[in-house]
Amino acid sequence: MTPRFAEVIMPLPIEGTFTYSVPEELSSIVKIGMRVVVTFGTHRLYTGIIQYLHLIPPDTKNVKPIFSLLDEEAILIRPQLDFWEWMATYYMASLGDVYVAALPSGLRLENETLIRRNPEVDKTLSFSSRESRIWNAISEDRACSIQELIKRTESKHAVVWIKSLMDKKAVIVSQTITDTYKPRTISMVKAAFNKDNEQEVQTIFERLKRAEKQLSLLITYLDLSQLLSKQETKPVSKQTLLEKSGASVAVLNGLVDKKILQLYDQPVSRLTHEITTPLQEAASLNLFQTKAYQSLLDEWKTKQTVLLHGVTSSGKTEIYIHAIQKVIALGRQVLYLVPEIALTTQLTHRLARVFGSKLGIYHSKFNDNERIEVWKNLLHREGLQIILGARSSIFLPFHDLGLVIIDEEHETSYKQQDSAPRYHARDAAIMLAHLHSAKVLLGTATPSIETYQNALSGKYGFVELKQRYEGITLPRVASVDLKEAFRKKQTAGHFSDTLIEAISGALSRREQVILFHNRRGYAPYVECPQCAYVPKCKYCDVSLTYHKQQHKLICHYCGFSQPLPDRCPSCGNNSLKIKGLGTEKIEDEVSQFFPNAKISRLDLDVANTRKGFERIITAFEQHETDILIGTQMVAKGLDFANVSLVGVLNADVLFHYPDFRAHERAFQLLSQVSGRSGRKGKQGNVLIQTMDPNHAVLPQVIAHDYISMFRTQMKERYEFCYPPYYRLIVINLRHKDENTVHHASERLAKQLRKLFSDRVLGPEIPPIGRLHSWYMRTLLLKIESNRSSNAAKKMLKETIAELQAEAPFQSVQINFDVDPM
DNA sequence: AGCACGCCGACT
DNA sequence: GTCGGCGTGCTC
Ligand SMILES: [Zn+2]
Ligand SMILES: [Zn+2]
Repeated sequence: MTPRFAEVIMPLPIEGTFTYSVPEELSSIVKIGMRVVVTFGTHRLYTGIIQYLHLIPPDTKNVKPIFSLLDEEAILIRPQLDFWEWMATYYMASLGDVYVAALPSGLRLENETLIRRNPEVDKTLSFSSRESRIWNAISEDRACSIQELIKRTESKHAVVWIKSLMDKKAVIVSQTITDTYKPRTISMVKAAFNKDNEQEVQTIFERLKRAEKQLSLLITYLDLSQLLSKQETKPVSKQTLLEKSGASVAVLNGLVDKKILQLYDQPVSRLTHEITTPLQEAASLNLFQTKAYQSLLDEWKTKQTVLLHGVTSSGKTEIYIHAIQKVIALGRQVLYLVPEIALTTQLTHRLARVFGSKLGIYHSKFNDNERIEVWKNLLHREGLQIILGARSSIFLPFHDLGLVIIDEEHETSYKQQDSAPRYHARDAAIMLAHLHSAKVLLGTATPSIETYQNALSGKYGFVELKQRYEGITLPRVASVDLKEAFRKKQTAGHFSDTLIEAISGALSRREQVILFHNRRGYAPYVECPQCAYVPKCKYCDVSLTYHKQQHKLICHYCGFSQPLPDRCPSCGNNSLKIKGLGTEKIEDEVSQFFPNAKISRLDLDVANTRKGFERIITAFEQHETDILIGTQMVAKGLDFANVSLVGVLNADVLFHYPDFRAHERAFQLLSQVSGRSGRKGKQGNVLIQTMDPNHAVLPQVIAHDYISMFRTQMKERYEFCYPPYYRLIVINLRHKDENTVHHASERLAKQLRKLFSDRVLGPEIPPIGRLHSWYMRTLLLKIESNRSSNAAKKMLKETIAELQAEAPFQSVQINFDVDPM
């Protein structure tokens, strides 16, 4: 078939695709998955993606042709486009949103508008003063971008004046598309003379008689390149030549000036790891690992997805490596997903030692050129077989995925939070694996409730690895009653005397200490200092959040609110405390108590760059620092050999997150930080400070009892209608006018209740109810797990379409968070 | 998302 | 009057 029309995905948050006609000269070469340049709107050029080709004219009158093709072959392959479509539907985002999230931005060429003076301008034209200002700002001989002109004229309204100049035909406006991808090149040296012409070679040596250094450099070059021998000429880089000859750049430039040697740029890959040692065999598995690996293979015979529940330090990574080897031996590919924060050099080096150049790393913080090279390498099957990557690596062009490993599957950072599509990389990766008929391995020491339920129900296979490495015992975990310590005045700052003594003890034995301190962010809560009571929503079972402006306690799920009580409803104490507002200076306190200890801090402020993060970690690893104070970051995927004590300063913050997963997450986090304590031969200690030593999660953490946590949580999830029994969809509404968004949300809630009755919660004012002059409301929809979520999403979309058909609500912006975390 | 169009108040 | 503010609607 000769296609006449193309459905093009645009990099914009608009529903659907746009139909462009295929010009005749392109009709034989266009293919699905190619990038095209198209005009969209008045002038703008965009890079779109061809989703379909067909023959059916659209019913719009104005069909534009494809402006040009950017690719000779498709840059996206079939499974990817199917995957995009699934993601857009499931997460209720537009295909354009998925496109923007999926493709490295360097492959999405940006439009640039250029303005130049019209050389044939009518000299009799008169300009207004503002027009002249623009005219004078345009360079005489060169085209300028709009941004340049705005800067030069210091006027935000330059655009309007450019337009009036354009109307007078005084300037020419053109659109260009610029490619930002630049291959890395190295400077190479080659001969500028004909080596087979003996005469010429002779003359050169004559000429260099009085230039001793140049002659010696030339000889080094001939030596390295074997130019005059019968063997094949070897390429020589400028750097090698200068190093081997010991000559300066000036000497080389002399030869270049004399047209004896010549420099040229050679593109090189950015993907080469520094592999100094030869590849190593994978470590062999111990008895327990072997057993686990065998049952893993057994489970895969009947199940696509298998949960590997292995305690910390049980050696899950070795099992992963063995599974990877098996899959790549068949010529298939592997995606190894880790949470962003766990993508450390510790891990990449470990894998690179075994897999060498078959291993590729992919990470959203990587520079775009590197990401493009990984993309193209996979696309053109140039050798990468294993991708170790964070969330966004699910979008890479895998031709034949055989295995997807999702490490730390319970990690909430797998969920994209801030912008659409709000996908969960674990769930999306399982779907991706399904499209490739690939196996999935979910690994964790503390499975998410949803995953564990799937494993118990038989939907997933299930393998347990309970044995830690020999000589490594689980740490001794204990809680410290802060309330009592305060009463007995056995505290200093945020520290109980018990914790301070434990730290001193560890330091005196030359052992290291990790202090875990979680920040609170935007959700302050209220606590009774006497009995540690924290008010909860009676409908949703989550902690109420204190709202300063309204001086109220509000449930951020259903919107239930109550005034701040005067007395504690539990013990009658009359001074409830607002927690989580202060900026605690833990670091200062520690250095005050332990003036001789070397202390470092690891949180988002300090470790906002990968390098900063690695530096702090390495220093602690090598015992250059004694105490590491950190947020969640210290809990993730880091192994330290000499840590004997982990102190949790304020576990209560974890217990009282206004989130139905608070209990689960507290268990996971406390178990994980505990796992940092104790190494070969030494049992570690963990001290958890809390105002509420009777909190149900504490005995579970202390006894390392995942099952009991799972059971109690499942009961609560059932009772209060949460996953895994229900699926959740958050509906966010925003508008510049508070009244409008208020009425829109009330109206939407009313309409939805007709369809979903009491499964609709809200509307509610979110913790940050106003963002950059936008007012927000949220609704929460709960759908029974056994009901079709597709049908529910369709009904939801229809209801919203009806709402937005009404004039005042047209401009209300609505987005969704499916399976929120 | 960007961009044009169109309506309205506030300055020359 | 016109300048420049912003709300509204459309883009194949
Ligand atoms: Zn509630
Ligand atoms: Zn009380």
